[in-house]
Amino acid sequence: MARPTVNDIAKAAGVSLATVDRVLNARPGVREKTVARVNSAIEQLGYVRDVTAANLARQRRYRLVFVLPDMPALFVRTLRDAINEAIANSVTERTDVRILTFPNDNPHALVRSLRELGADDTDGVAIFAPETPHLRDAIVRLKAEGIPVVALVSDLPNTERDHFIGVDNVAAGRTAGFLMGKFLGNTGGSVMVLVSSMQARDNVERRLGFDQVMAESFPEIEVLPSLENHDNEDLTARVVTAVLAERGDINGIYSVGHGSHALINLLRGYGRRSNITVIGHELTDVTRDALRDNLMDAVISQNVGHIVRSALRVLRAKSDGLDIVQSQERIRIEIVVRENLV
Amino acid sequence: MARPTVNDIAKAAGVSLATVDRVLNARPGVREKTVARVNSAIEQLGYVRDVTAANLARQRRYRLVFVLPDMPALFVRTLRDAINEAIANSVTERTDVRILTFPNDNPHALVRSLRELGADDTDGVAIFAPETPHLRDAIVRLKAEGIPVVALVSDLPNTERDHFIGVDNVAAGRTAGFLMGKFLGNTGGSVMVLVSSMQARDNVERRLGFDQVMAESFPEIEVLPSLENHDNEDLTARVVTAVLAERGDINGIYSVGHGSHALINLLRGYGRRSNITVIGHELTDVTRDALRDNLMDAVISQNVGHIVRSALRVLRAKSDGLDIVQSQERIRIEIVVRENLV
DNA sequence: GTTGACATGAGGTACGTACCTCATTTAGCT
DNA sequence: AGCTAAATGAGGTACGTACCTCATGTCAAC
Repeated sequence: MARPTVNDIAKAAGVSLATVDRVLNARPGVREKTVARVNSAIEQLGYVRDVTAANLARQRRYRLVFVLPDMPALFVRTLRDAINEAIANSVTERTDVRILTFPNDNPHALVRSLRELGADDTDGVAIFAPETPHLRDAIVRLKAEGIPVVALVSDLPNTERDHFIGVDNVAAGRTAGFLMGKFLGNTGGSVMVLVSSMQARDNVERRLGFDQVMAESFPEIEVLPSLENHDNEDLTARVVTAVLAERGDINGIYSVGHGSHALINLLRGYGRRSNITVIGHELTDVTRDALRDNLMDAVISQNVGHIVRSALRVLRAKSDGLDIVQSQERIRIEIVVRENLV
Repeated sequence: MARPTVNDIAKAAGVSLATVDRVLNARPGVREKTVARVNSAIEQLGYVRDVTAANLARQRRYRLVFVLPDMPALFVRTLRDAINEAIANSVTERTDVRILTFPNDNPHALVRSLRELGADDTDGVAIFAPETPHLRDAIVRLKAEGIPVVALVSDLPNTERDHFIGVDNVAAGRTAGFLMGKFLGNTGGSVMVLVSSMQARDNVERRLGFDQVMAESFPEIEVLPSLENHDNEDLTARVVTAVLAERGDINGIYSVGHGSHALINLLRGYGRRSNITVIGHELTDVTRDALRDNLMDAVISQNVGHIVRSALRVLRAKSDGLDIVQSQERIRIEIVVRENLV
């Protein structure tokens, strides 16, 4: 019943504690045959290293780094807040967390920051950034140093990142499309689509999923081409006003980007337009208020708290070469409406 | 930067390690003045006990118990599966978890089980059961022995439970109502409501929230009186068929109970009825398939994995007299539709 | 000023693991 | 068989805490 210890392994394998230790920590000087004997004892007894005792002994601290863009979108601030909260609660967890910020749209600055990180310095990196060739190289370098890397929020599928922590953005877009179609019913009309930037992979994926569902299940609704607003208030006001004036049949707005504050400020100026269904992404102070005030009908979101905690767990596990509990690390696509706001 | 240790406290307070230890572990034999001095040193240095080292030293195991009803509803099985998964992953966490099952609708058996639990035996109890006077007494006894108790899924607000882990069921019902209203649009018609049992607090609360929203926001839709089905297939088939035949204007069904398998089996027999919007609670294998097959439009759910992990964290923390991270322990009301399934 | 009760200090062992040194054994080679 | 290099063993200290014993200090009441 009691957990077996290294001493039990030593006894079972008929070797000394020192040899077991050498095997466990991959130190040299053990014959392959002996390694096999120890490993089979480990397996037979179901030995699992007591990570807490090990960390105590080796004075282990996990030095983890979050890399975030310096974007105007409120979502990034929400993410940053979640990280800071995690830092505040991390005293007990032998974890030192740093946040590295890079100017948005400056991949060179990002890469320069990443160059500073070495194995002597950091035990894991979580990156929220667009995929560029430079970033790919930087990640190759980090991995070469043995530093675990996870992608945050927006995947970096063509890099050597160990793990992606975030939602499937195609599915998130599909979810938005499903709700848009259901909320509009079979009234026809058309839907305006606002994106932050067509450079951002997550924006593109969401738009893709949205279009899939609208075409499959709600063909009577016309979906307009994407309007890029770069999270800029003036631009948003101009574009949205113009399109609304031009087309009288718009009864839905889908805001694809990281933050919908520009759109919401505009809508708030109009007062409640109960005849237009508004669906966006990411729960922030702004979208929360918008739901509450009936300016938005639904927000598709990902829980930043989960994302951050998951990133910490995954990086620690990877750093120790341990497995992760898949089901615990899956970030869900959350649907938030007025009634299930926190 | 480095975390202060008991030795630092001893030095700072000008006492010996033994005295610090006596203070920290509330052992007798220290003058109040000295206790104060030690405590102020603890505060000044921001000392936080290294729980992992402490647990190692005292050979601590957390012996936790889940108490579940033996109900036909699939949700309970889903919850049990989540607990078993947590058990499988708990090897590393110095936690021994037991599951106690009591026959549903037999509060005496429940109380008898709880009587077996003592402080020598268990460090925390998580209970999913209806609130009865007997249960209240049993919880008083557990608390008197110093055993932390949390309520699971369905709250026990009039007991001395330390914490409730689950969703606000009124809000869950409101969420169901909101979606029902939005999905139906302004087409009028009426909604059938199926409950497992009007004895179950969570069922009653959900129904309450549902009615609130329907009355406030969708008055043109008629909501019919609750039909109790006790999760029984035959009964469900008879009642639902009868009501559908009797009233031709039903375009929505709200399934309030813990499991909707009886309803779904019936609907599956009908083939897809695209003209009726079906909303229910709890994501299980059955409701998952129903969403996928377009037999249901939305499921309001609570993540059983989160519930179980939260229960474990909270009980461990309470058992150590530690604070909990509120934001991490909040169980969200999840909305699941076809497109954001897992 | 002696006694006794209480407060405090000094120092030990233990938890399970990491990591070190030094002695000893073993295997592989000539 | 003798040699060498590699493999293994024995035993130590450390991490931060718990918990134990025994000695010594202090203070107040007599």
